Amino acid sequence: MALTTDQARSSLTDDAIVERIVNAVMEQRLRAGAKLPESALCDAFQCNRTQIRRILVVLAERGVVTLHANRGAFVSSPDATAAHEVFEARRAVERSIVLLAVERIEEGALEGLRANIRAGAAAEARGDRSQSIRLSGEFHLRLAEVVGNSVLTKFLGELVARTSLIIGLHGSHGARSCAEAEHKGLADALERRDAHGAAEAMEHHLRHIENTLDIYDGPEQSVDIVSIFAR
Amino acid sequence: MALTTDQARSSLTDDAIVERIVNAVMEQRLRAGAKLPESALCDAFQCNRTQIRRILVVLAERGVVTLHANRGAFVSSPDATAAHEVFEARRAVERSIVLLAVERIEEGALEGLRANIRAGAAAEARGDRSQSIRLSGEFHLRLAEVVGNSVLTKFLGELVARTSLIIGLHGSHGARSCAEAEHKGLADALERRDAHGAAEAMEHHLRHIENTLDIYDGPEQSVDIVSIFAR
DNA sequence: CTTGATCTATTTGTCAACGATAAGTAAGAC
DNA sequence: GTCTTACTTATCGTTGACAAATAGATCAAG
Repeated sequence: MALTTDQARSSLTDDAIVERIVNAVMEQRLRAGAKLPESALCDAFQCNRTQIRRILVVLAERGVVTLHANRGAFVSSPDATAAHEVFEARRAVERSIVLLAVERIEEGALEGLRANIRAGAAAEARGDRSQSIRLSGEFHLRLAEVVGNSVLTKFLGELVARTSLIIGLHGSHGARSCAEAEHKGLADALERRDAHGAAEAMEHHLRHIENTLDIYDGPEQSVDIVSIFAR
Repeated sequence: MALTTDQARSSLTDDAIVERIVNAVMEQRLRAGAKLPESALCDAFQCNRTQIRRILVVLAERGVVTLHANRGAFVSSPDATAAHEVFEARRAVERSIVLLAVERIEEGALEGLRANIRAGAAAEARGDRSQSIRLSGEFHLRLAEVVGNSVLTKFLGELVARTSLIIGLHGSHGARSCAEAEHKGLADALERRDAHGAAEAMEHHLRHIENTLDIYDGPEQSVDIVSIFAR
């Protein structure tokens, strides 16, 4: 299990560990359903259980992990309903972010977005899937930063992480290759300060991602026996 | 075997305690800046520090509480910038919620909203400030429930709590009396399934609230936690 | 071979004690 | 009178031990 990276990390803060775990989820090194034993996390981050347990509570609050009483923490495994809710919420939040970003974006940020697109295309070209995924998420988070609203940025951070999780669970590989083209269209609309165009581009981009997913409820979902035989 | 109050309290779940603290914040029984000592909370809810510390992490994650290392937990005291960010985020989220609700609302939910408005007007009429505040927040949460998206509902829950906090910190009392009229206009637009009208009504409502605020930074206060939660 | 029960071991959840930090208080110097 | 400094106290943060619960293994029976 790819929890460990190669640094000596004596005193990582809570935030730093949360970020690392979220990154691992977003890059799909940690997949939906993976168990996160406290002891393994303690080993991975060289810290004690108190800190890890606190971090797991934070991750659960963000919907990235799910806690089962007396069984421990697992990377969340959203069913079809939850997946659609996350995408719907993300469309809602990102639409607002784009509309605000159109008014506030400046040249430096725009160039940052374009650099991200180039890096994403390069990663895609050399088949570096995990980098490609990471950069794709980073594009949206950069855009959120443009708005300068920490609350919206926090919401989007949660949504991007959960979306990555869903893509990893239900995604087909082909869809990803379109991201850079659509990001480019978005950046162009932002440069023109075309609010309607940018909002539509975002909407289309997110619906496109969702539509390429094959969302079904996995085999290990617990079935409601009672409802099956209630008739 | 009759459960005593203490026994009943000792079995409160994390969520229940979180909800009670959030309610206390929303009803402004707990004001911005109030210190929340662990021992006082342990007394109030008859539980131990382990549980309370876990709950404080959740509340901090929701922005309702701020943790200062080695000093403890305080009800968040958002400055002007943070307050503006919360309102901006709330406008963004609520606009999306209204647009979805226009399409999905049904008669029962609409009647629930109208009942809330009546109850709010009654509370306002008899000068029951804390009920009035609670019902006003409940209106928006009911509306979110209509959409049936747990992610959006969670976001709005956080935003409503933080907004109440800000109103309690910076608010003038006069503004509140307009809420019922504006809620009624919103309900009417929803009934007509008038997407544009409902969105505009929500936007106006939220901007109206924000504009009546007079933002300044106040001092921390100490309060009697046990009496706030005694019931 | 499958089903069911029992036992063992691992992991989580809780608790109480200890150490660390910061706020509050009192004493002394200017 | 006030400012500084040292001390005291209260609260937070961490640790380690213990209790509780679950999952897995072993074994017996149909």
